[in-house]
Amino acid sequence: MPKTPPGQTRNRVFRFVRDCLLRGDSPSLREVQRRFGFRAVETVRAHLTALVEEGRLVKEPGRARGYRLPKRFSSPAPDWSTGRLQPVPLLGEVAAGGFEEAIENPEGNLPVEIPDSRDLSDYFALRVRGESMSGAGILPGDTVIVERRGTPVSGQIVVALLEEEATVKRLHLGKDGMELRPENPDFDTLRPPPGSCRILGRVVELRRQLR
Amino acid sequence: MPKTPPGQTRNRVFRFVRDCLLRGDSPSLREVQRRFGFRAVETVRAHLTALVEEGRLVKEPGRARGYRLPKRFSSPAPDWSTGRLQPVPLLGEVAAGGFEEAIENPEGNLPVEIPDSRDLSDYFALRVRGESMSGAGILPGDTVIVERRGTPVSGQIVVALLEEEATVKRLHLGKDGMELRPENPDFDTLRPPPGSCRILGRVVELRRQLR
DNA sequence: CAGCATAACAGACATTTGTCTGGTATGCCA
DNA sequence: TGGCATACCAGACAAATGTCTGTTATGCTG
Repeated sequence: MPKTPPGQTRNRVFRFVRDCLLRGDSPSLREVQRRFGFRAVETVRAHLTALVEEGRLVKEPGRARGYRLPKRFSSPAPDWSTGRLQPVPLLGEVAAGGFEEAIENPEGNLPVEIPDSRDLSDYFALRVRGESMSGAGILPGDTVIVERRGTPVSGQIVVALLEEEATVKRLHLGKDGMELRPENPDFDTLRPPPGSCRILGRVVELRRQLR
Repeated sequence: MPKTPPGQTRNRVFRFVRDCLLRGDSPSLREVQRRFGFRAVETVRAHLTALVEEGRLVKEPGRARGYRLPKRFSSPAPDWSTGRLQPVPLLGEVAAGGFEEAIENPEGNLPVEIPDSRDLSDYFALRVRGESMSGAGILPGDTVIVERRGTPVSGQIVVALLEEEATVKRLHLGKDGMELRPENPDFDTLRPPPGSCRILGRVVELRRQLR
């Protein structure tokens, strides 16, 4: 019965459970027990209930493997809208060939957090081609996550479908109609005639891999 | 005993379980049962074992709440390195105040895919402050995901700790020592004297919210 | 010292959860 | 018509997991 200084084992238990939970894998009492070589399950339970009382853990009662991290742990950031993590289909570059078909055959899925109020089918992702938005920090090869819903608002960065080709531009709605403005002086503003252009959605997130 | 067309219920069950798992919360058979109003647990088990056989789910045997998503699910795209989805701690901006303490008290966590060969503790995230890297498409407010491991390589974008302050710059190693080059003509290259600067890691991913 | 809190053990017990075996109904197809 | 597969139900059972009650030891403190 080796007795350790107060709080020391408790901390080690906490770190272990926390790491499990961050891996998305709630441990059972007996798993923790084995890990630390305790000879009684109750020892673990005492530690965990203590950790819950201290507010360092949260428990869903009446449920196997019910220990969780308190909310502040899993909420990504203050301004990040808390939502569900959902697999958003990545459609590739969607050049000529059809947008609708691409929806059916995505290249893969991206784990993206979307608000609770929205539906997964409102989102898709595209890879950016071309330099036309580099002034806005959107570079070729980046992936943009697009939300379909809502009326297009002037000033937003949108994905527009022009002659079976998807492009990322900043939308401007004026009295002369719609303008799609690049953010790069080497490119020209597009003024598509009414009916020839469809706004697929607005860009809500950008991701870039630098590996 | 309402019989549904083949595969239809199966798909609905799959989507439900998948969404649970993406939320990091493996459901029990009886939870799925209640959700769909089945009157037998076995019905659920039949569906789930079928889904495992189809390769759409994976199961850890001899374990409560042991259903998981197969790896490929979280691999977004061909060139995206296949890896686990892990909650990487977001440390905020890490200005003066200490880097080590920030590790212990993250602002939140970001779901990020990291290679199987790496450890979660090798990664952290930071919010970018300042315009010094805007030429590389890294803007203020962006979040960079940083990998600690490995020797710094010339030409990579890194996070450096200079006088208790973290900065993102492009690293250049020459015969005159280390240079930290901004990617914006308005800023000057830094040449920190040896010992006064620590490279925390290299930027492997960038995320930006535009909501 | 007595009193008290903490750390740990021991084992019984209850609940949750997964597994099994067998049955009913429906549609498809040779 | 008779298999045969699929969808589903029913209930028993076993394994995993959480809960409880009681005990021993250690250190601190008045």
